Parts: sequence; C-alpha cells; structure tokens
Amino acid sequence: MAEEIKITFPDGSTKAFPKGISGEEVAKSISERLLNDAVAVKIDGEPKDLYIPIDKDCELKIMTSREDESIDIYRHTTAHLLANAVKELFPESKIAIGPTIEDGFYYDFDRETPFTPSDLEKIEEKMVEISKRALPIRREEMTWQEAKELFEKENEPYKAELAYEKGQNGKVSIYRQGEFTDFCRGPHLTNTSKIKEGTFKLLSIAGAYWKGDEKNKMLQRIYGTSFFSKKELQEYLKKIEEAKERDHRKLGKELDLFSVSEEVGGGLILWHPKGAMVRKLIEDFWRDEHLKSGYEFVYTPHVGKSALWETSGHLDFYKENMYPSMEMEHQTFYTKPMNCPFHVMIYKSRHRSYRELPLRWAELGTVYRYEKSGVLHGLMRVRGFTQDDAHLFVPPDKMEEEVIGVINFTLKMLKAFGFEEFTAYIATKPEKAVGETQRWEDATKALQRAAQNARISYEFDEGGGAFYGPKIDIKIKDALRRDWQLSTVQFDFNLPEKFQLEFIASDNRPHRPYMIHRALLGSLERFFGILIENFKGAFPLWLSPEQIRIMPIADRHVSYAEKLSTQFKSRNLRVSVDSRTEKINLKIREAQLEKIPYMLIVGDKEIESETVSVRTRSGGDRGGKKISEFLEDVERRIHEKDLNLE
RNA sequence: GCCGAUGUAGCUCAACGGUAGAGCAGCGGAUUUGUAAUCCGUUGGUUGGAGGUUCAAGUCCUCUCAUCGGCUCCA
Repeated sequence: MAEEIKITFPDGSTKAFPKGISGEEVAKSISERLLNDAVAVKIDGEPKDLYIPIDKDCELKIMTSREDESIDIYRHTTAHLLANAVKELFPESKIAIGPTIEDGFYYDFDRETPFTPSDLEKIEEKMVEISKRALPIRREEMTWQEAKELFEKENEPYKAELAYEKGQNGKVSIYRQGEFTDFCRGPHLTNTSKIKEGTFKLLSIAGAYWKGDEKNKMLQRIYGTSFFSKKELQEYLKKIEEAKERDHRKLGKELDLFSVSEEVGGGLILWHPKGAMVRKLIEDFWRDEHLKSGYEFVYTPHVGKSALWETSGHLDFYKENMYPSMEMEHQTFYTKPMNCPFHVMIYKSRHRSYRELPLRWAELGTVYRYEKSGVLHGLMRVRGFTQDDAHLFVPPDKMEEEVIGVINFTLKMLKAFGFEEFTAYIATKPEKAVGETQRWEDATKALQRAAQNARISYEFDEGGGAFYGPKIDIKIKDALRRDWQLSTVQFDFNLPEKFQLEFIASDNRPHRPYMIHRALLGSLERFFGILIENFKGAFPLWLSPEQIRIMPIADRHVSYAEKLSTQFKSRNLRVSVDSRTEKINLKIREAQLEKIPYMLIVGDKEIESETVSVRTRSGGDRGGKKISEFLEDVERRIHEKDLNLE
C-alpha cells in the first residue's frame, strides 16, 4: 500500500493523498476548472511548480490568477519566452537577467548590435510561435558547480556568474523548455502554451548596465508586460496612452505654463505667466498656512563661502551634486544645494533660550544641484529648484509633539490640493551613521507615533535613513494611481554637532537641540508637474490662472462684458474678456482648450435681464444665472478649494 | 556620464541623394455672429550646430549639442 500524506487546504480542511502526488493532480482531484486555472502551488507558503511531487504533510494552496502573486509567475514565464525567442532569432546573444517588475518584466541581453523596434515585432512573433509549440517547462536542481559548468558549456557567462553567486547557500535550479535553458529560481507555468497570444507585449528597448553598475558592460534590455487576459493587457496599454496625454511636458507647452530652453540650460525652468500665477497661488496658500502653524519666514543667499560647506559636511558628502566653485577676491564660493547651513547660521547669530524653542523657520529656498544630463526630466528632475523648506530647532522634551505637528500639517496641506491617499515610509539607522544610538531610537519612535497619530499607513525602510538621521517620507497617489513622493521629515544629528548648536535650558546650562529638516511639497517645480498631471492641466478653480472668461456675442455686448470684468476683478477674481470679432463657437473652443473653469456668454438676453449665461469646462452649458448668484457660488467654491465647478 | 531613438516654420508633421512643403498659429482684409474651428489673402526656414563624402546632402559619414526611453524593484 502506498504511503499517504496529509494535505491541509486554506479553508482548514484536511485530506489524505498518496505520497509523491503533484499539485496538478491535487488540483485535478478538486475540479478540472481549478486544474485549468492553476498557475503554481504554495506549499507551506512557498511557491512551487505544479508538477513537483509532494512527499510530506503540508499546507497547500493552489495559486490561480486570482492571487496577486500569480501574475509575477505568469510574467516571469513570459520573460523566459522572450529570452527563448531572442536566442532562436539571434543565437549570438547572451542572456543575463530577466526579472518581473511592477508592471511587467524585462530581460537583459549582451549583443553587439542593439535591438531595433522592428526586431521587437519579430521577437513577438517568435514568442507566439514558441508558445504554440506547447513545450513543457521543467525544473532541474543541481549544485552551483554543475550549473556553472552547464552555462559555461552553453557559452552563457552571465548565467554562470549568477550560478556561482546565488549558489553559495545550497542547491540551485534551472528551467528547460525545448532547447532553451535558463538559470532561475522559479516557479514557472508548466508549458509555454500557457502564455496566450495577445496577452503580452514588448514595450521598449533600453541600455542597462550589468548589475546596474556603470563600471560594468552595457547590455540591451527589452521591456515587456503580460496579463492573464487580453482585456487586462488592453486596459494597461490604454493607461499608458492616458499617461501620455497627461504628460506635464506636453501640457506645459500646450497651456503655455513653462518651458526649458536649450540656450539657458537643461534642467533650468522658465515659468511663463500662467505657470507663475499657479505658483504664486500655491506660495500664497503655503505662506498663510505656515503662519497659522507657528512658523516664521527667513530668506537666505544663493551662494556661500567654502568654509560654510566644509563645516556642514557638504563638501565631504555632497560635492558631486554641487555646482562647481566660483573664485572671487581669493575666496571660494559655492552655489547652495541646500538651505540648512544658512538657517543654522541664523540660529547661531545669538544665544538661544529654551523659552523661544521650538523655532520653526521656513523658506521657499531655491537650490542648485548637479544632475547628470541623462536623468533630467521636465519639471520632475531638474538642476535648479525651489524647496518648500523649513528647519525646526526643538528641545528634546518637545521633540515628539513637534513631529506629530509636522506630519499633521503636511497632510492638511496635501489634502488642500486634492490628494487623499498617503503612505509613509520610515527610514531607520544605516550602518554608517552619526549621532548617539539613543537619539536615533527616540527620533525613530517619534516618527512612528506621528504616523500612527495621523492614521496613515506606514512601512519601515530598515537601514534606509541618511547618515545624519532617520526620516519619514510621505507618498501620495495621483489620479492615475501612480505614487509620488512629496513630503519628507528628516532628523539631522550632524549639523547641530558640526556647528555646535546650543540653547540655554532652565538649568542655565547649554543643551543641544534636535534639528528637523522638512519639506511638504518637495519642490515647487516637481509639485507643479505632479499637479499638472494629476488634474490633466485643468487646475481646480482656486488654482486656475484664469478663472473666468467673459465672451460677448457681438461688439455691442463688449461694454457690458467689460463692466462685469471690472466688477469681478475688484473682488479678486481672475477674469478676462474675449472681445475679438469672432464667432462665439470659436471663443468657446479656445477657452475650453485652455481649460478655463467658467465661460460667461453675454448677449442681448443677458443684458436685458442682468444675467450671465454660464458654461463650465466640465459640464458644458449651465444656463442663465443672476450675477450675484454666480459670484456667490464661485466665491464659495474658491474659499472651500472645491475641486468641482457644478 | 553610458546605451538606443529623435531633432525640418512658433506648434503638429511631410519631402526615392536632385528646386524644402502642409495644417494650425501669426499678420492683413472681409464677416457682427447664441454654447467646441467663418471666409479670402499673406509673412515665415543657414533642415539643432561644426566638419566631411558627392556634380548635387534635410537625406550618407564623423564630431558636437539638446530632447525622449532606459541604466539591479534580487537567477
């Protein structure tokens, strides 16, 4: 009689099976349909291939497309299909790595001639062909020495190297499908035919260093994605199109918000009048809120002498990101990459008493940082930008309270711009760090309590803090559910030491304050870019550079329009009159393309009844309204920062 | 910085190695108009820059600048 093993299912039920049964057979015993949907199994929480014999009692879960992790297996098998196709079409290519990533997968190849877009089409066709061959995909385990030898024989040096690196803690595994062999942890689908035509797409080609290191050889990377269904793939491709439509660089040009000029230099932003108006509105709001929250403002210079940057440590740790030095009167100056040393110098300008702490000093400080030319990206990654910076100097006993205050303030600010979903990441002490361990622990705990207090979800990034202190970063989700990191609150144990910061406490002795560095919006440039993409250029009423455009039907209605305009302007509304001798359809079309929230059409009817005909960019013709009624509604929406117009 | 792609009028894009074009915008004129484009006319270019090959270069080659997609989310 065959030996039996006991398998426990996720619902808690238990059943006996003959020893050596495979996940596939277990699935089949439950239903044919489950067998069909099965991607892999989880044995005691470990994902395994479906055909692996099970030889001991265990908890077992059949993984289907319903599990979140399953898509990674599907994509990983698609990546192997890609590599298989490349090896058939271009046998001289050497395979490197092919992992799954957030929205798909990639595979790196070493090949003399780079792939072209038309190669991608050929590769896709070959992938379909290999899928149709219905090759079984099988796992083999061996020692790393055997794997290394195997890949050396196959002239795959990258795989051989990986076998050595990954094999130091026991056995390694390879997967075979037909003639193709890959070094891989698995698990995988059981057959190439499981990757269905129309569920995958190769997206782009890029260069990538072996192991991401600039010193290593540049490989050719192919990006692609796949989904369980054609429909999901189509939706994903649509989302990419949608993101292109929202691209802040495209909208920035179309809406005349900003530009970057080759003659000025890459990564240096020119704010056009409309963009500058949005910035002004953000800044006004920002200042008002800071005053309400007990901040004071400071202004500091754009350059400082080298001694300052030596003391601060920037010339040791940050020099490669700083603009080169300037010589003047036998002195060396640097353009500032950060505002902190200047704020510290204000602190040091006289003795500080515990009675005046905490001090909260904010500045919209423009800094310059050298970024490699290849990484510059519209407003998102630039070389000159304005941080919404602040530094807090806090006595130890008020540190936690202060951190809680900052986090709550941050969320209030972000919510005003329509962001509702936040995640926090708390970065803890790295290996190389300054400051006493006790301070690190206290500060990290304070950050955690602040996140709890604000009821936002948070994760720890162990060892991810800067050398000078722990930090909490807050990410938001935008309208396309993309993550953006905006806010950061960082402790700094370095500068107070370096600059010997002190305050006189009630014991009449000097003590060292905590210093907290924080930015809420990050930088105005980047934040503006995110706002453009989030709202697709249709800024909320309170942020719109032009809120209302009045459009007279004919010349005889212009004076009425002008009268309204004057009245609106006196109430601080941003309004213009389109008095051109053009048809109303054209005026509407242009205002609509400029995404102006309210269009007011005035003609004989409106003059007669002292009304305006209201049209919104989002809802079309809203009909006639009394002027007072319209004003009341608009002013209320501005005051409430309403995201809607109707 | 590195790999690849791209660079033509203000914008979006055409042009087998053989005279650089279109639409929109701009400008001039006509039209006085009711909820997403009125009509006619017209200006506009050292084809990113510098060299080279050729009888002839937007097109081919070299260099250079800029922009775009990427450059370890662990086989």
